[in-house]
Amino acid sequence: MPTQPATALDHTLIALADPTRRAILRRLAQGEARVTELAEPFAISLNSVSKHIRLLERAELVVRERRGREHILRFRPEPLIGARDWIDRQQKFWKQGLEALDAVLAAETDKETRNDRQD
Amino acid sequence: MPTQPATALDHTLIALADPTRRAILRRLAQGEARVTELAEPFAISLNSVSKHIRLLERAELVVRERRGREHILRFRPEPLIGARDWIDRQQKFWKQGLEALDAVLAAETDKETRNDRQD
DNA sequence: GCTTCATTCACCCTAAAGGATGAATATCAT
DNA sequence: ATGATATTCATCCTTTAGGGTGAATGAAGC
Repeated sequence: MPTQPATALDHTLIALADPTRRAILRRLAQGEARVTELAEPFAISLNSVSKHIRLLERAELVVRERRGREHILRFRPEPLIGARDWIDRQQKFWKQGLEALDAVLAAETDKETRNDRQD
Repeated sequence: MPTQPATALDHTLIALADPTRRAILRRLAQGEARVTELAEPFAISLNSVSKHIRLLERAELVVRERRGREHILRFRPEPLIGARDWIDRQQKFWKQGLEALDAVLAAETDKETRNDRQD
């Protein structure tokens, strides 16, 4: 049992956390492709690629259009925004944390300075 | 057997792909903390948190300093840069792909236009 | 010394990822 | 109708993630 249900951000980051899937996305960023075309560069089975695509679909990084017997995959960039935003916020929080720490250290120094004056 | 050995980027994205670990990082962005402090907000066992921290260390998103019997964890933002860069590059590639597609469509339209003129 | 506290180690369990293969399905071509 | 092509479905296997518990380690405190 998962403690919390998986969110869209979870699905996005899970999807990005595999090199095969990232390679598939890079390929799709340059234009739509069929499953077989996507599988071609990899040493793994077509079936494994099919599963990778399913995870990319779950993350909505890829959409599928059935055109007769072939499935056309297209890249969708939207989920990347959420991932990028999380990273940016994290970095921002960290810088704020540093500033807060600096403020504390400055206050300490100031107090010491004042103490020095009182001595 | 993994087809390819895991890279730093793999480790980073794997580490980010869990909500508990992201919460730990958010906490650490505001300042260092001990394992027990990090575990406190979560309903899971101290042991599970300890394992999450190990994955964060593997990704070098966190460093540990043993201070007597307690372990002080600190956030390290560097690996986030690699993750952000991947996302940015992906988005850039996609926009370039769109421009290339536009160019093709423009050429098509141009050809049709010229054909129209010839008609 | 002994006890308490902080953390990990050694297991165990379950679910999911990542891979494989072989059969099924659906479409296209003849 | 037959055969080839594109893709998934149904299994199976192995590894890892994510959770748990209880024991072991190591440092503090008394």
